[in-house]
Amino acid sequence: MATTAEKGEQVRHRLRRAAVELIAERGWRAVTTRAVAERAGVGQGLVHYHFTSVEALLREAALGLMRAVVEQAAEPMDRAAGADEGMRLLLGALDAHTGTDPASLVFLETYLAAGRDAALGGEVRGIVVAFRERTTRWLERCGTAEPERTAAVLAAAVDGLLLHRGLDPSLTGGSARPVLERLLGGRR
Amino acid sequence: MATTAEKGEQVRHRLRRAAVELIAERGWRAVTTRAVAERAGVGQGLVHYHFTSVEALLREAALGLMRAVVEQAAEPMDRAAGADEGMRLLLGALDAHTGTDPASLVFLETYLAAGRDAALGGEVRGIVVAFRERTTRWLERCGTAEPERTAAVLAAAVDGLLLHRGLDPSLTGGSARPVLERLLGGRR
DNA sequence: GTTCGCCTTGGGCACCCGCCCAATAACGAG
DNA sequence: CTCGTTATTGGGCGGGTGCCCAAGGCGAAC
Repeated sequence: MATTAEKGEQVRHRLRRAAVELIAERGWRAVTTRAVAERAGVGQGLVHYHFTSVEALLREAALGLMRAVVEQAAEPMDRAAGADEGMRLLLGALDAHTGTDPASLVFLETYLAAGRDAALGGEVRGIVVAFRERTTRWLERCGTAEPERTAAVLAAAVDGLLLHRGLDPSLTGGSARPVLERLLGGRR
Repeated sequence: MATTAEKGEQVRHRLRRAAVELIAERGWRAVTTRAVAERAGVGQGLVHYHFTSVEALLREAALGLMRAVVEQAAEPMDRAAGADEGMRLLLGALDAHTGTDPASLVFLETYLAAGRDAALGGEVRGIVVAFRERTTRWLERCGTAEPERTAAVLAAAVDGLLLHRGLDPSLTGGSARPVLERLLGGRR
């Protein structure tokens, strides 16, 4: 059996996971303490015992997921040998998300929530900037012209594809690949 | 003085405008009848007299704004002589929005709300598809390779730039132009 | 076994929600 | 003018909200 401390962390983990699911299903502002608690299988009062507020739980859950997803997408890119392999890895990571799965929707919901909360905005901006800088270094290794601007447009295009894919599932990263590869075509 | 019918339409217009502002400020799910009514300068009960529900008001307000903004962006593009002029017009339309203005935020909020409401989703998809088809025809006139896929990526990139620009205002359409132009580089 | 401290529960409080509705005001038709 | 229609108001109802808190459970230390 797990110790008391382990059980506490396990409950926090289940609350974060329930929060992520509900952000995706109902939208950031429609997540309630009772719904999170019920989905996590705990009493409603536990939410405010483990987290200072619902907003704090949402922040922690969303940012944790975003950092994990970005790391999963960027880590292989860091090791990419060339432009082709990097693009293949990036689009593979994109196709791991359908635009309607919890991870995609939490990303988009959190972007918008960041505009209404300065503290959250700072955290989200940090995640996006860090991803853009990793992409920039990859593009520099590839010899792409204007690597910073290219990375910014590429990152925005990936999120935009996710956004549009939620409406039209036929728009996959794979089908977008021949077009996106043109973005890297410019050499210095 | 305006006639009765004109005053009624004027009130509906003010309610739609107030709804748009509040969607941008607070998010789709956090718009309340009382807040909309107060901002429009009318009693709270009028909202349910002129609209069947709050959700119906939000739908009508958001879709009306989206159709107007898309038309404003796409109409000059239809008359564009070549690739350069079309791209200039498209990015000019993009730079008319900062990513934090009501129009930008209503677009993004409505994309996400569309995923939670099938009827709204159909309307939004129609708007996006129509814009993509107009872009496709422009790209065909330019002789761009794979015009459909290019239009889909371009439309997604524009919305993605809007999304990222809300976090980082330095990311303008103007600065993205030299990169985005590469998307059109492929000829058949 | 006893005690202590963290975990957990569910009810309660004050507040806000969408929507309804009776009362009233404003206005156009005759 | 009168009258009927339309527009408008604000209070009320049932319900849901975040957060608090008194009460108890329960494992660990001794």
